[in-house]
Amino acid sequence: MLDLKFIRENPELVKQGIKNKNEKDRVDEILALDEKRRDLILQTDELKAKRNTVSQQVGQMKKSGQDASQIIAEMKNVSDQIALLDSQLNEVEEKLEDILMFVPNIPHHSVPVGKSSEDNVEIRQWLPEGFSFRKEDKFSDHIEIGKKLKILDFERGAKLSGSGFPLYLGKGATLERSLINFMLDYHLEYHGYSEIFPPFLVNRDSMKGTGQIPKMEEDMYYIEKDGLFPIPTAEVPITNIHRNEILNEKDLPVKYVGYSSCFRREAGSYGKESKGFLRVHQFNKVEMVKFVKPETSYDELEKLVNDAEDILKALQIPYRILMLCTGDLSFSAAKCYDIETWSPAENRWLESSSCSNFENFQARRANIRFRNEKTKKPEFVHTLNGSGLATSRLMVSLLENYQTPEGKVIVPKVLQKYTGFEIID
RNA sequence: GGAGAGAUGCUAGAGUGGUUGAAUAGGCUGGUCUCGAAAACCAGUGUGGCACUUGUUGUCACCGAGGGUUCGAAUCCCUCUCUCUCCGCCA
Repeated sequence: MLDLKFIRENPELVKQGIKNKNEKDRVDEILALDEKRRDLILQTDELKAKRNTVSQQVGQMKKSGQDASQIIAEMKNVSDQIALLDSQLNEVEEKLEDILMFVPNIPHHSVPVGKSSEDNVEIRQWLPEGFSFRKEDKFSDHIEIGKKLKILDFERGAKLSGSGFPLYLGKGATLERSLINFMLDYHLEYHGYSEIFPPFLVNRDSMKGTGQIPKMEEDMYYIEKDGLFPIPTAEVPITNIHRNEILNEKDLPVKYVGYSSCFRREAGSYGKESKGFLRVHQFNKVEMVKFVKPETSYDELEKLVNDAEDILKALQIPYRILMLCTGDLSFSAAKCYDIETWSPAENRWLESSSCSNFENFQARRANIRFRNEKTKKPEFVHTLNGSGLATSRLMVSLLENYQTPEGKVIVPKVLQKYTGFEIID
């Protein structure tokens, strides 16, 4: 959520930011409601002040045995007025809140202005030693590989739950589990994160806190009976750990890493991207979340990307880093890098990670602050998160890049101590 | 699922419907004392909104959340959430 005061003081900046995100701008509406709100506050505060002093008088009069019925009758009038104005104020504030919850974060000035993913900017590529884009070679795609080696079964997954619910078998299941454990261990050992194992179902307040709701509610699974949402990413529970809390400045940055299954309805996005692992309703992801001081958040973003990259370097999987343009940024993000891994069979890059700085957008929604040691005052933290990484797309790149001409798959060296085998055949 | 108890500041814990934004103790911060420390003593110690003469300013709101009663609510009433205890069920 954006600061109302900031919108009031920088309406043009906010309008431009929203426009660059291809979102509808309701700033004028907000400003009008804000003005009305402040006017009502002025009126009610004055009346309440009057009520407070007079009510005290009544107490004293009664104590000394005087008759206060005259004043009480007058005050009843005042109270009725207060009630009326208060209900108007509530209405205005609710309306304002409703609109504000739909206002996106505005992009950082370093983000290139653009309309869609076409305008994203490639920052760098990393390729393993000896790697080449061998377009002429015949590569099996991950679906063929999975079927042939009996490690992935999308048909039976669909039987169990519907399309988009992958079923892993045998060494495929072991590989998936190993990948998750490897990534967690790596971030714990080399990057200084603390491990979290979060709940996979969260309440509405948590979903609001990180910004999935209300705007993206249609894309979320929802268990009506209990009012709970299966999480679309571990970002939601992990960021909300500190909802309504004030952290110590000396504890920052707080860095968490956690695994979760991720559940996404992907409403309305069926199409050519939907085969196999490319778009699924349930997948596994290791997520990094940071709570940091405002002045450090952009440095922390770079480090976050590096942390995710280290995993791919260790796995020897080719990738590239994109800086998303304003039009491709998500609702809550101010700046975001995507990491895409190479799929030789698809002959293109696949998004495997997304690392974002939300500045204080989520912190304001979720009321996550720290106490500034100099000023002694609480301030909003900046929150960041990044996938480190999602296994589904990564598994596509892994299987395809590590396939042998005989149709087997070699297990990346760093994973072998986790899997207990070196080859899938 | 059934029965009961509770939710107050950083913590513990008090609070006859009327200077209670909140006693008291502990903690924390600063000071006195000390070569230094401890002890003792003194002082300070919430958040948010709004206004303007932007101030050691004024005012409003906040005692789990939301409603209600009242001139006046931490205190009375209703609903919800959470925590704890006992019983049942259970990985």
